[in-house]
Amino acid sequence: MAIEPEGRAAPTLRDVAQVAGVSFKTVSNVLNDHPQVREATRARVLAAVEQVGYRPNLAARNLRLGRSGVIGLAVPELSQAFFAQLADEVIRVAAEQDLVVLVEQTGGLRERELEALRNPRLSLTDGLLLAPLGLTHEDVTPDPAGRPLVVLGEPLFPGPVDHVTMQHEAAARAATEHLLGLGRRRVMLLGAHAAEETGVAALRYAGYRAAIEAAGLEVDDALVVPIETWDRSSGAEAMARVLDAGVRMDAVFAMNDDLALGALRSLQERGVAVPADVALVGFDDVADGRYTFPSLTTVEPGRHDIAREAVRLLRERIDDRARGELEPRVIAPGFRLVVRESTGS
Amino acid sequence: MAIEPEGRAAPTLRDVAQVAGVSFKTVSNVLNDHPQVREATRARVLAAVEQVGYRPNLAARNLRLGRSGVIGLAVPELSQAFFAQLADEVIRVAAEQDLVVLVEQTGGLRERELEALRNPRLSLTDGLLLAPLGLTHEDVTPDPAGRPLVVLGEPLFPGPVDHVTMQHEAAARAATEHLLGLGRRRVMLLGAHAAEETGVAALRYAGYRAAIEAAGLEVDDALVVPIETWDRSSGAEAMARVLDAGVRMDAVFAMNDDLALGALRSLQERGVAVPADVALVGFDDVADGRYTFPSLTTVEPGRHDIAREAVRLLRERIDDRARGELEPRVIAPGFRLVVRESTGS
DNA sequence: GTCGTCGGTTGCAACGTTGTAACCTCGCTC
DNA sequence: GAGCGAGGTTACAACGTTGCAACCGACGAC
Repeated sequence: MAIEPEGRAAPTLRDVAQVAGVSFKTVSNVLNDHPQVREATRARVLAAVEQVGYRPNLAARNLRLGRSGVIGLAVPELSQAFFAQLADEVIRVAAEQDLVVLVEQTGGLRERELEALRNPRLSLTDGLLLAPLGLTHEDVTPDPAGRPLVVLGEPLFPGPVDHVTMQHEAAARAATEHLLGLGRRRVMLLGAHAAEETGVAALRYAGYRAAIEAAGLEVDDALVVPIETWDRSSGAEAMARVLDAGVRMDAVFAMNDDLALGALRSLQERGVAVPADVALVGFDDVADGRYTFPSLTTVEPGRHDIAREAVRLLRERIDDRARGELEPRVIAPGFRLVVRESTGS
Repeated sequence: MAIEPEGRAAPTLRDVAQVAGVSFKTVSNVLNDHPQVREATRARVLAAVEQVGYRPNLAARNLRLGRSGVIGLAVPELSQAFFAQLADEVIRVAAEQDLVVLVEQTGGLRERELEALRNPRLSLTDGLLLAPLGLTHEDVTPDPAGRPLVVLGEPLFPGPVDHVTMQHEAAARAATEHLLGLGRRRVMLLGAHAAEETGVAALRYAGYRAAIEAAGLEVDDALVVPIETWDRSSGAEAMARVLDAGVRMDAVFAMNDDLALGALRSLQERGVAVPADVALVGFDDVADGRYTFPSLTTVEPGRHDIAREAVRLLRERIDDRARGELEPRVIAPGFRLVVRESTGS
């Protein structure tokens, strides 16, 4: 391999052309696999490319083609396992299609999410995958620059925007039914959002309620525990509070795995046996739940399909760009209940 | 705000200029805060910018300036909590400096790590942060394109490459001494790499050994457990095997938190009390260890400083680019032993 | 033998931006 | 009142690439 001499400017098509004794356009033709190139020329050019260590200048190519092969991914933060695993999948799928991913963190803050939509720093991306937490229906502002956008989450935006979401209600119902199927009757719900009507928490609550009522029971409000942020400390703290207040339950459905794992800790800390005394189910199938003791029963929300579909939709929008003929689409991949030790077995 | 009419091409400097009634260069001058612009002109131009909804074309700017404001980050995979948290920090620090991060996954595979160094898809980045697992001293191939490179990990490359690493030996020694300080005498080491002489495993082993010997004890080879991949399943499996084989110990130092958490599960599964019977220490301070029960004592390797220093060094190399005057640097931020319940609080 | 065709190659223009240097128009100085 | 300098604006070139159209030579067809 050619070792680049220090401080020398990167070689361009012209440098290659000079070495190969052809015009720089011919070099371009070779590299772009144009059909009309003689085999001998092609070989000579490729040798020259090798010799001078040429690598195409992507900035120039982007400028010319109006495309960068880069997509943006804006998530709350990678230190939340769910989003880290999602980003992992997205990057993997994108790489298969020769796309590369620029990751931005919004902290789940409305302001930063709006900024991700507008941010000129991202304008070198061909499109954006946005996983919003803070945005609401009132923020009906798709990218003003008209950049292709796919939202990972509940339908928010009108206009030419796709959404890839989860079967929140059905999955929550399945999780709750699993607990009821074990004979549990006092199923606590961890992570409700009181004021919310259309968000993720509301949908999962609806699934929970549907399961309870289908079993001929009633929702006991004492068992519906509101928690604003779905992280471990909140889960642990809420569970501890509820236990110390003497609320009785024989099962817990946590709105996500972080809440569940936090709750698990507080249960164990107080000597409550899981699953014997209290069965526990989470949501997201985060890797951490697989090697706790007991391991965590949870909902696998179709993360791989979510990533795959999201990239596919975005790519279609990018390809369609100028024409703008695609209808907005909403996709909710299938989920799977993963039964582990925290619900017996 | 201006709403972009569908399908219209993005406005350029020329469009703004036409509206403002000046030359397009004057618009450029205004946007780049050139001193010589009359206040009235500036206002007129800014109004026009607003009116047509102009946003600079970064591809063109990059081509002109030879810089993109994008840095690459290549890690094994984001689904490993340590790298997710590292990426989180890197993106945060970079954002403060108006840099944006393109994340690539190598799977820890030598081949893919080499590819990350060469990959033309990354050539629109100004530089690369690489966290290699598979590369060895034999792969002494810094970026042939001469792109600035900072390695996150043990010094590997010669030439103009910086390294940001950890105080593996000192931290491992501190962790082991902490266990010895609790009166434990049979401290198991989980995760040794037998054949290795210069890697992370070897350095941590050296720290372990130093602590043991400084306490007047001898390293018992039966307590040094080799594990190739440092993940939870391997940790759980190895711990189970050792326990079932009847090896006795009163403490475990795991080479990283994943191993520790896997081991914790196997200990609990077999009714071994932690920390009463066996005290446990990990390495990395991954978030998952904070809400297990018992919570995990671990080494916080200075992750924030690692991210900050890495970005700083890379930025310096980028700024220095053409001149190439910077000596290679190696930085190992300070660590911190975080004592939690798994070593008795 | 001339023309048309096709394979192979080339030149030109353009993508949108910024740096350099030139330009013009003042107002000031002598 | 002519010359000069500074403030403000403009023209031009260049960054490295690709699409388009033109070009050139050779070969086959009539």
